[in-house]
Amino acid sequence: MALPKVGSIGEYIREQRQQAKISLRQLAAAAGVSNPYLSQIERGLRKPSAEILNQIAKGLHISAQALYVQAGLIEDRETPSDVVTAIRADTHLTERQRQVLIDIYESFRKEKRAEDEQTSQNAHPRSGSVTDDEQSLPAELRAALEPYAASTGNGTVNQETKEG
Amino acid sequence: MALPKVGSIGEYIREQRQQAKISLRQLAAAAGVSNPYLSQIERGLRKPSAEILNQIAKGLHISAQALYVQAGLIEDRETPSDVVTAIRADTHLTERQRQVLIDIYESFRKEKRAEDEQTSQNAHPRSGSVTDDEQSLPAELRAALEPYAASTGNGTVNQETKEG
DNA sequence: CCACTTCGTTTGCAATTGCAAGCAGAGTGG
DNA sequence: CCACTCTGCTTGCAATTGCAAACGAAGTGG
Repeated sequence: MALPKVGSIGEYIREQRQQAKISLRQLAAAAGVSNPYLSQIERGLRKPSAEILNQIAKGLHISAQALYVQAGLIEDRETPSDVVTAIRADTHLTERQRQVLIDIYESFRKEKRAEDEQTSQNAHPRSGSVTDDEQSLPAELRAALEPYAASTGNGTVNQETKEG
Repeated sequence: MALPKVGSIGEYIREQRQQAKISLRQLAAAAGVSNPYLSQIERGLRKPSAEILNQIAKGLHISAQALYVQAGLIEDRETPSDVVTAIRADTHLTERQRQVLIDIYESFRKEKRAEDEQTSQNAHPRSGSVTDDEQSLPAELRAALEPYAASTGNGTVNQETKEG
């Protein structure tokens, strides 16, 4: 009754926060809201007001619009949610640059899908291996780059080692 | 603290309503909110939640974004570009991927600008030393990569680390 | 083992939202 | 003059937001 479908936005916030690898309290502090309230928001127990939403967006360094859309407070059509379309429509880019951007973008989406399956590795600070924290970025980019650097044509961007 | 400066949005709503030549009650009905509450909102005595704001926007047949901007709930930034907005709004990317994409994009824009001496209304206070004569794609991408591949200390990336 | 820290969560409670009902003023017209 | 209708505004009140404080769990270190 009191929570129709606020869950989606809570999940989204939590997802974004965990991807940013910051704790609930950290985000709460960055957003200027209380920790317990953020906890309740993330679990869909509370429906944050627009102000809170905006602050959380800032704390997450994401677009407030993204949050509003997730919360169903903005019609999707109002936001250019299509990255590829936006890139294609950008007149400041050369055609080549457009292609590169689109390719990298699509490569990212592919990796994101693959990465979503292994979201369980919660590491604690300064306790051991850093592994894929800082290495994944260049890897992702290099992978996306290859087809252009070598002009190979088609390259699958997967080199991860998951499950065994 | 008891009287927030929501006056601007109230004024804006009232303006829009009068421009549409409808009464307060009519708009209240169309928006699905109570008349007295709308009255208080218009006079800045109440701070409506995002939901109410959205409903009012619908009742006024105006963009919800316009209202959010008026309410200060969306940073009406310089509208960096549709591409950046789209990337920021993309819920399928991780934050890091977003940053990388935006970085690459801005790197492209930078190079394009250097190549194209067509500065119109831009004031980007950043010193780019990546002016390559060659326009080879790998070069461009490497430029965008450098902050990540080398070290994550110094990079002219868009960092909004303002503390309030 | 106990102090110390960090994590997310639960528990009251003040402050606020948002509404139903009612108030005051300005037209209309019988 | 009174009834009716429109305008916007004020008054209680239930429900909700949002926070301070405290709680259990899990890790670190003396």
